[in-house]
Amino acid sequence: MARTREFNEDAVLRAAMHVFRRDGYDGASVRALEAATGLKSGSIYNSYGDKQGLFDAAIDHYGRAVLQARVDRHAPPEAGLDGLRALFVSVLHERDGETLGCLVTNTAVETGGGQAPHAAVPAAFALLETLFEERLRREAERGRLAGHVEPALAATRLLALYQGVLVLVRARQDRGALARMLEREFDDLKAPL
Amino acid sequence: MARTREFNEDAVLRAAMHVFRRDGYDGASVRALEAATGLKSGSIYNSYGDKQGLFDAAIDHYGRAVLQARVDRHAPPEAGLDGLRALFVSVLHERDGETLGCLVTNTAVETGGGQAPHAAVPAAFALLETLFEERLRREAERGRLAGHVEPALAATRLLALYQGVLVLVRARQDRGALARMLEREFDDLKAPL
DNA sequence: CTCATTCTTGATTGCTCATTCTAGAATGTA
DNA sequence: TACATTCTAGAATGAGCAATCAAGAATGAG
Repeated sequence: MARTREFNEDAVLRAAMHVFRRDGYDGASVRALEAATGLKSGSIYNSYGDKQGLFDAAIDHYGRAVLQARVDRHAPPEAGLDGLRALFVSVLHERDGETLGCLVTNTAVETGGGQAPHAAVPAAFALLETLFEERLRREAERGRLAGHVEPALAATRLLALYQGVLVLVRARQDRGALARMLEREFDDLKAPL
Repeated sequence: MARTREFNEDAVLRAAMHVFRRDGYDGASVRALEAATGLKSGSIYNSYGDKQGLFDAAIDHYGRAVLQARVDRHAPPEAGLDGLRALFVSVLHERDGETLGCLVTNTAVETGGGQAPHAAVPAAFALLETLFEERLRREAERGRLAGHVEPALAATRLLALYQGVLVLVRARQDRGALARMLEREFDDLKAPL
């Protein structure tokens, strides 16, 4: 019947996501999105409706292909506290010179002033907080968690700490100091041997 | 010789700061700044050179009139850990419905992608981290700090936690849970009685 | 009181933006 | 091959933006 869509959707979303992480929603011009994705504006509007539609698809892609993938890779259920630590440390490793931070964190801050936050933001926060709490409870059951740690409160604290690290990374704060801080943080969560 | 400037600079900067906190640098239009400050665009350009000049003045004002004032009020040197706790809790109390967050945090995230961060950002981070470390050392000398706490690492952790709380507040995360988390955090820093 | 100086005002300028639209190219089916 | 359909291309549109400018109002030193 008709001509088939030519572009690779994953590659397009990955490229768009990159631009939105770097420049923010407002700062990302459709021309920059064209250049990054290889699509012409006509195709972008044809495929995603408008710039917001492309952003929605990109932040959804971020949740699945970056955030969830990072969790699965570094912090699967059996990896315990070391897995959580690896998850935190992984956000310190961005490609050279890049300070993209996290699309969710950046979006929370950029669009937090007036309107309600983008739905992906509380969703991602809940995903992380639930993950932290579940892993902490699991460790507690196995006697690997320091006695004074209460999983629900510690999960909220880890969520805030995670967002804070992403702010500091975005502003080029010294990553070595952040890495040492995280090492200590997770040592303190562990039950003494 | 000549006519004197008529407007109250503090009031102008306070109003401009409010707009920049709410809408970000890009999101704040000169028209919105006119409406908030009561100045006409000609006066803004005459007084501050350009929008960036007004922003520079506003973030400087923020550092002195909001951040430093908040520190002096809640966490003077003799106030110890309870002072630091009060400082953290104070960022949870914004006027009704407002989710302005912190101009420094918001700026760090908004302008962190490509160019170097605004000079006020690392300056404010250093101010806070130094403050935290100094207060922790002071408490340690008085035997009021839990034994396992290392002031330099804990100061970095508190800086990240502070930024993270400001991200979560900006995205309307539940403030009660954040308050409980902070209570516990500072309890854990205290030496057991 | 005078007038040089500086401030205020608001229309204007030129630019960039998101979005639309038209024309044409590519595709798969029949 | 011919056609119906969908994609691509890029010029065009209109709105909103930061910044400029010219004209007039206010000021205070002399």
